[in-house]
Amino acid sequence: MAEPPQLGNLSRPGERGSARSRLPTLEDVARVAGVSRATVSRVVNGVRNVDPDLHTVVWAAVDATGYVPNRAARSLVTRRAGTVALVVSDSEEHDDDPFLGRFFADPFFGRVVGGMLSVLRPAGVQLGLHLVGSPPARARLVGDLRQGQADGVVLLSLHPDDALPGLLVEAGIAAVMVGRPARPAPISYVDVANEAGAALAVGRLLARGCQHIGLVGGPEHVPASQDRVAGFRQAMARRGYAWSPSESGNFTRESGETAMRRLLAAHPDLDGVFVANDLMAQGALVALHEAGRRVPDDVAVVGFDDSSAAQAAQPPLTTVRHPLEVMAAEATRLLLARIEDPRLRVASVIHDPVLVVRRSA
Amino acid sequence: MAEPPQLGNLSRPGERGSARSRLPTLEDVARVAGVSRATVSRVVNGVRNVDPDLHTVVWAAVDATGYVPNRAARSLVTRRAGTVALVVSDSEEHDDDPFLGRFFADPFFGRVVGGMLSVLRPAGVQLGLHLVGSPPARARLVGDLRQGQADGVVLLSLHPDDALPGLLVEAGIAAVMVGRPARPAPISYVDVANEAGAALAVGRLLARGCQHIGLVGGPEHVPASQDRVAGFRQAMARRGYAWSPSESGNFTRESGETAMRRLLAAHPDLDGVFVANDLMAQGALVALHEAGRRVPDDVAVVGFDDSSAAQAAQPPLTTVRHPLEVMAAEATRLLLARIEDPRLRVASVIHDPVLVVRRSA
DNA sequence: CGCAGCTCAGAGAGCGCTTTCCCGCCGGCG
DNA sequence: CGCCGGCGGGAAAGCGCTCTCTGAGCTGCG
Repeated sequence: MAEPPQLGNLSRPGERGSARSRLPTLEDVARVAGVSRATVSRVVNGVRNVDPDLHTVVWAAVDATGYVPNRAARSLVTRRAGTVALVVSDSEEHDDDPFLGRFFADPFFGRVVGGMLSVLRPAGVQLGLHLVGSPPARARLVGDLRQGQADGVVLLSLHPDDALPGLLVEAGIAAVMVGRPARPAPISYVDVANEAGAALAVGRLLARGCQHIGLVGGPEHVPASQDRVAGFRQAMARRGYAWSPSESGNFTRESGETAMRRLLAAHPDLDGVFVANDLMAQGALVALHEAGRRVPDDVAVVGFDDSSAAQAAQPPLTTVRHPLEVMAAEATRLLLARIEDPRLRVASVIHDPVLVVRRSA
Repeated sequence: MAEPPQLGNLSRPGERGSARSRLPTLEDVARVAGVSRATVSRVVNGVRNVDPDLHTVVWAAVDATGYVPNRAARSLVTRRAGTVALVVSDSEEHDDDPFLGRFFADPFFGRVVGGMLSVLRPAGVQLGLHLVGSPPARARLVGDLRQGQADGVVLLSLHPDDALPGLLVEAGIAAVMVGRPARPAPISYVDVANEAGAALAVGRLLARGCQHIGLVGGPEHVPASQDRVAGFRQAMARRGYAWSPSESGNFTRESGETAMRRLLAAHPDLDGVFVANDLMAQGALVALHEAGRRVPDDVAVVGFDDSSAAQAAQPPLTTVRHPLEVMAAEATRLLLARIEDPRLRVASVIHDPVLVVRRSA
């Protein structure tokens, strides 16, 4: 403390970023403010009572020096990264780009990111992005996370039988899934009430006066698909329809087209169809057009997801929208809470979908 | 070194993640291997010659302990974060979610992420995501970056007159833009040859035999839009068409619909149109359908971007595809190189677009 | 045989921060 | 008036790592 404050020597906030000039540290701020490092730390972190006058002096010194805490140093001692990760997990090998392109090009991904950021930014937490495919990549990820890469994970698991949820739980890493886990696991998640969404669709078709309603389901082992199919059947049953014709696809446009064609061949009197996602519904539209059926006059179609495909379809699709941004935000909130208090119990939050009425039904 | 290796005391790799149990450190590995911390560090980082035997022993100890380097500690001393940031910058205030949803829902974003990851993952570098709107957010970002949040930035600037490129350069932060800066700045970037793309579109329309070709341009001050419009006019001029009817939109579907309607009203004899992006082209399709024009028989339409909207459109759009994933990957490579050697000169890489022929032209 | 010159491992000094421990001061109470 | 408790600030011990410096042991040449 022998040295006097030497403000003049320090580089001013924004200017002269000669890049490698040493950035101001706590020490510098302390010297300028004429206090100890510890005090500056306490003021900056707003911890414990500090003399109001000192408080002012310290903040002034922070401004004067343009001080920004060094994240690495802080993390090292607090054992907090100040970061959460969005992990996209698929069981397929996609170390080659094709997949990358395919999935990330789906707006689905962006909506999740948007929802997460809306919670993360106000909290001052960073968002890291990870993509894992092969099992070794999964193991590496868990290692990186345990070691403090991120404080927690929002997990987007695209494939049933994904081992990652289990691995994360086992490793004691805070994690929340978007979409329920395919295999039951003690992990928090947010999801959309898929059954309710299917019921909404059924309600719409029935309200239009449809008598012969068919179903195009999705892949058998995908939870979202299972729930939508189950919801459809239940809703139909409740309205007195014990059985409905159905076909299944794998959530792609082509598979939807094929399924619809088969459905139509077997049941020419169809006048309404619920398709488990928009992409397949778009394919269905093509098949219906080919078959000379007018939509919605001859056959009404309801999709699911309200993806961009729904708006783009001709005619635009009546579909079920999940509030993905809201769900991602909720997942992030759950995650932050769990990071704060790891003893919090595993929770699930189910959001209600809404029916978006366009022209196809 | 008095103590013998005590492997038994250390937790095994995957199991028993009682979370708060101290993770193995360099020290632990050193003890197990019977060498010094320094040696382990050298082996792990593959630096300098180390006795091959020791090498083996050390790696064995690493496996045995399940050691993973602590990133924070490493960053603290190396002054490297091992992270690059994808920064999405818009001049509008979007601290409210609507924008978030709108932009991130665009597949554009995901394709960039995919391209970046394809380079980043092999390099062992993390990807952080940042979104900045207001000027204070921009300043905060620069502070965070200078302080070492990330080693460099891939910048997606959505708005002309964005101050961020300048700020980054000034602060001496390694940065590469995807898409050329609206205002000239000493910053590296990758871009697509928009003019060439427009020429491709013109070529296609002319080859189909179109005689009366119109243009739906984008926002005036957006570089990509300027280049596409300029490219269109040049290509037309080169083919002898001194002037073409045109209208402008703002890159949204609705604006495309409106622009097309105006164009059609003023020039009913139109038989071809180049629309500066797919979203607007989709709108144009609606307007054409309304006006009773068949596409492509009466009017041929070419879009730009090859977004998911192009595939989804009815009929599917013939469009100009920029290799966005490739561009993002290239930007990332440029960035990593620049981080490695900051004296590298500012570079630009222009990629050629390709025409994707579908049904609309 | 001696010494310069090399290679390679270990000791130890930090990187910038948080946090515990301690100490000095003040007010209140016996 | 003396003692105790509480409050606010400083000193210093690390967090886990990298990297320089030191020194031991070897080779090769004079």
